[in-house]
Amino acid sequence: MNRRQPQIKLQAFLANLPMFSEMNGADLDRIAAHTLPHYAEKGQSICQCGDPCTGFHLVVYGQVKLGFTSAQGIEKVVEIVRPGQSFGEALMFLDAPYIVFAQALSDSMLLHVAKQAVFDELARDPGFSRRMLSGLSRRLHGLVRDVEAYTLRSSQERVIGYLLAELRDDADASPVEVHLSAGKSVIASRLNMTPEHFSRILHELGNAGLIEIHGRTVRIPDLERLRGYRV
Amino acid sequence: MNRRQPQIKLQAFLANLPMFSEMNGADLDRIAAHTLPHYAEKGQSICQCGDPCTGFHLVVYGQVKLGFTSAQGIEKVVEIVRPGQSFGEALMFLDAPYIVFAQALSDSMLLHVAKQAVFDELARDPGFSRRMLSGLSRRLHGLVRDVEAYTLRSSQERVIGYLLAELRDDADASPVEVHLSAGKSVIASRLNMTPEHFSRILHELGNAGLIEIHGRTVRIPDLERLRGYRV
DNA sequence: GCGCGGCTTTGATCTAGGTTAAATGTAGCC
DNA sequence: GGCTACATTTAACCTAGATCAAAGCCGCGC
Repeated sequence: MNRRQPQIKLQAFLANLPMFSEMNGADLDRIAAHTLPHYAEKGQSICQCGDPCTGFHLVVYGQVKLGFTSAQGIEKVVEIVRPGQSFGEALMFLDAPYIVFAQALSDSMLLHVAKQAVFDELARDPGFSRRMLSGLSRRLHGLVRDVEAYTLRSSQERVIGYLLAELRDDADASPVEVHLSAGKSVIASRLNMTPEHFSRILHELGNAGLIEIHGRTVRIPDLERLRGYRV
Repeated sequence: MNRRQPQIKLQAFLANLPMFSEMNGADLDRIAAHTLPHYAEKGQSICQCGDPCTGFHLVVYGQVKLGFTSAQGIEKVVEIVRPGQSFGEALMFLDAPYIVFAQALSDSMLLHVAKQAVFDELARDPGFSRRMLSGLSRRLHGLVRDVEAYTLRSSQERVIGYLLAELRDDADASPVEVHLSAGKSVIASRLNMTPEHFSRILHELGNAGLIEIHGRTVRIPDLERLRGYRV
């Protein structure tokens, strides 16, 4: 109805992201002018390995998985991207094509922010550069943690780590429930194991009384006990 | 003898790095004023996991390994840093302590550039921000490639990949020699396998006629054949 | 309610790569 | 040269986790 409505919402959404926080109206207008919404249905591909990079992507709602496909067609999920998170920034600065694919895990809305808008803003606003550097650093840090987990931790430790990380801001009063936000096969791949093995580990932890599994909901009766569990 | 000599050399060294290229004399002076040389003998620790980050490190000569240590004391090398390369930038932007340790693999000289000098320069020079973003992006990209290798490639493929990557700018005229720049155990750890397994793979490749091993020198008679080798 | 197609679980079996241990090099260093 | 200390190799054996195959389960459309 009102043509300006989407435009206004767009800027309000951007303003709430760490990357664009502290920007004034004019700055946001410039970014918004180079931003395009993109709706993807569950299962739909957002970008493919090899595609050129023309900007970066923000998830507004829904869920997106990033991953690679091996020569034999095996798929490995590197990251599950949630609302408010973004991907593809690094590629903008490298002029390199995507090395991962992105696919919607559920019906999702994304925003595509054109490279040029970002570059212009970087040249104009040192604060924006700093936030961009922070964002990339956080990503890098997370990836190093992932490498540590893949190379130095057992599957069981990775599963426990995942469950504990999913709590985030939730209460730490001990009887907690974690809701698995994606299918178990996707989570298994993200943790670098087969769905079968993931299932077995979940049940082992269940038998040990550390968790209770009800479909996609995992109840943790005693957080500290799960934190300290070995073998 | 001449007190100014080291200062001048310092700026000349910095000016040759991608990160500081295109900087004018005054800019370089400001950076150099907050840069301290650091000499580390082979085996000496440069920083430990948990240390606070006060700036980033540049390798002038020598070689530095970055890695983590598991709770059981097992060590995993994440990266081997060579002259002209740097590490620890991301941590500056996160105000987080080191999650890896750094140790000299051979007698090395490093430079420590203080956080403040970087931050001042970022606020002053958008070009520097861009180069910093490129640098971090490159690092991120490399890590994603590593994750792909760790999760989707066999040990043998990782070894072949490593040998081919070590060629870099070297001639691609087919009889090539690669010199392993670090001990085999360090390289094995970098490739996420045991020294024993690394040794076995090298000999398998040798038996298949793909490489010839002479101590730390590996001769590759036919590059294309090594590139295309499977199982 | 019924049946179809995709997830998830379970069990049996297999294997890449790790572990252990001992032999063999090799590099400094007196 | 000969010694010591460490790096590398070799061989035998073992295990975490993958693969394969067959049920269950569960949500969804009709």
